[in-house]
Amino acid sequence: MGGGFCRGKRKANLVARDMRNGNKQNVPELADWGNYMEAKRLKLLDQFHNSEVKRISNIFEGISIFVNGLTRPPADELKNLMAAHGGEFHMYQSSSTTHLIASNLPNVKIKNLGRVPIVKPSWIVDSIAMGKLLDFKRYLLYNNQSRTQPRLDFTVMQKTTGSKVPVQATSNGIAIPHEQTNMEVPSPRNQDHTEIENKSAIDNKGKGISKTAADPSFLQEFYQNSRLHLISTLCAEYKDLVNKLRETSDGHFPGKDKLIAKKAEGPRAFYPSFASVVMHIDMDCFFVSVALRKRPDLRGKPLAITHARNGRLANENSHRGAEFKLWEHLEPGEKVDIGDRDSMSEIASCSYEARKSGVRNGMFLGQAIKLCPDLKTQPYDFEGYKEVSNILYRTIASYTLDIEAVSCDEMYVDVTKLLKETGLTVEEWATHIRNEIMEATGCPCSTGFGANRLQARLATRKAKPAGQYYLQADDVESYMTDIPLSDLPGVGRVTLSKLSNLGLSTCGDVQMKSLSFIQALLGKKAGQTLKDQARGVDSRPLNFTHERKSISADVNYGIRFKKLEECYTFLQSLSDEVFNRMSAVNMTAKGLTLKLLVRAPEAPVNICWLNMHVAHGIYLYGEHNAGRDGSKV
DNA sequence: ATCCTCCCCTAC
DNA sequence: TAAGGTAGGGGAGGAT
Ligand SMILES: Nc1ccn([C@H]2C[C@H](O)[C@@H](COP(=O)(O)OP(=O)(O)OP(=O)(O)O)O2)c(=O)n1
Ligand SMILES: [Mg+2]
Ligand SMILES: [Mg+2]
Repeated sequence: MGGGFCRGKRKANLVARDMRNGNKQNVPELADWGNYMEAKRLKLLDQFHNSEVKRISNIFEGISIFVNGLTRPPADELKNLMAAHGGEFHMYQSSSTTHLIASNLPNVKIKNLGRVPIVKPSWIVDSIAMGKLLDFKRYLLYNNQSRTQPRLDFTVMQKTTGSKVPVQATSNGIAIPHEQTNMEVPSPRNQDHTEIENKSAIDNKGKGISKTAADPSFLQEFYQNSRLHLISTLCAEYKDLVNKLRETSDGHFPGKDKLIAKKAEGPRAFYPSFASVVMHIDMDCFFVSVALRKRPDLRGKPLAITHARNGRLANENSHRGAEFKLWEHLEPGEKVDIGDRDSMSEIASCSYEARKSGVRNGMFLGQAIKLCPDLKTQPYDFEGYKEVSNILYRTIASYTLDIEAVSCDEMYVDVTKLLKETGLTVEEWATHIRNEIMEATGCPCSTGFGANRLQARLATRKAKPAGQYYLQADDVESYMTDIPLSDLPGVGRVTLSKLSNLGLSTCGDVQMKSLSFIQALLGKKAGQTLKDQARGVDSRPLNFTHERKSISADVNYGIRFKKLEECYTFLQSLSDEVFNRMSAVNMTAKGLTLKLLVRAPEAPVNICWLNMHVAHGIYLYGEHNAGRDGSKV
């Protein structure tokens, strides 16, 4: 990485990775990222850069600063300045801290800070310039009420020489506060395609070539077809919806009120005051169920939702098909295993009939058809998913807002109060709500109940499809022993293989092992969690409100740059995208990471991967696991 | 002791 | 025609 200002700092990264061995290497053409920022350094500071610190004065005697996050000048420089002028410097808060130095602090953090004054870094610089300690009160970052939260400023640069990355992230709101910045307002997300874009789409179609990321409309088109993008987006939306409904609630729940009225006479269930009941609710094979509303003739058949039409072979116009075709032309010695020419179209959701043959969500179509030759497919219906999700959430919200949104087809609900107030038994409530959702959406769902979220979730698994189950406290112990470890949330492919290598396959097996044994295998936290889970214990509360910590955009599909210019064009769209999402939720940020993966030398097609990630708060890193689990990157 | 960076892993 | 996104928990190992 070039550029001193970025160096070693949490600022911006551009990394290329050899996918085969995981080595990191710099990308020379792109490493000039930091030069722009470097040019902005104060001349005053240059003398300390890369040199031994000499004591110049004692004006900061007794002052101990804690630098939080990104500052201008950066922490490096402040450290040198403090040392040169008799002060103490820390990168984190300690008991000796007298001043907190920050250019930009997220609200979350401010709340957590004690009485230490938050001071702009210019206090240090100006004091040195004046040769005496100035009154820090004139440099407070926030003057009590009016906080002007500085922003990460995405300034879109003109593409000129091609020697600069066309996007900068700067955090410069303090020295020159700018409520209204000169940020370019990006065009709306669903804008009409321009003539040029349309033309290029037609050209691509005409040539039978799939669009690549070099195409300016690639990103929007990709998003319109990516089900993973859709469910990620919806997930964030529903978490937000719950937040908003809770904020604006008048405490009035029509669904609940109707239930109370209906139950006015008749026996009421008794609930001990201490017992809380958690409900987990999840749509059955969600995408499939939405499709079946319009295709009742396919009910009862093995069915999968996927982009590909029926067929085992990857279409040669698809990326996978093209990859295979290219591979065929290699010399025998050059060939690496890229698998059969099966369709690598992913199955988003499959019916329970298909599951009987071993088909699973997330499986490639080619593999699934081998397991289940009768498998039918149906296309996606993004609007349908939104409609059903919306009804699901609105329906539950008419009973209670003690909801933790998990995804577009799933949530946890604390129904303790609801059951008490309505006098319904768990069974009565479950039947009622499942019927209501079925009637309103035409789609079946299942519900599970327990004393905590884990128990509720395991109960849903048992209930599926189209069922309900209450895992009662007395039954938990015996219920858990036979539960496969793979059923536990948080136990995925890697964890499962670690466990099964040691002959552990059920919760009962884990119960017999010591805590330290499991922790040595999985790590401290994961080990403790698993030991608890194996007994049905889960102390994590439901989180009804949610604060997003980061925003990121990744594309790991169809990236085949031939020229650096194409890479810049795509970076431009990615940064526009991240910026749009940030402005949409009015989020400010402290930093930015940018990542690039390049193809493994032996990979048959030049595909690379890009990620852009912006975080609000402390952590900011984008990550992807491409290149492992057999994918060809 | 606590934080940071760079990951790995998981869920939907 | 395919569309391998996204957010968060957490660990290893180094810095402070
Ligand atoms: N690898 C995956 C997993 C899920 N989904 C989408 C399609 C699913 O229909 C939806 C909900 O995921 P679930 O895990 O709830 O799975 P289903 O609803 O399909 O089935 P189940 O009845 O097991 O809940 O998310 C996906 O696109 N890709
Ligand atoms: Mg589901
Ligand atoms: Mg689900």
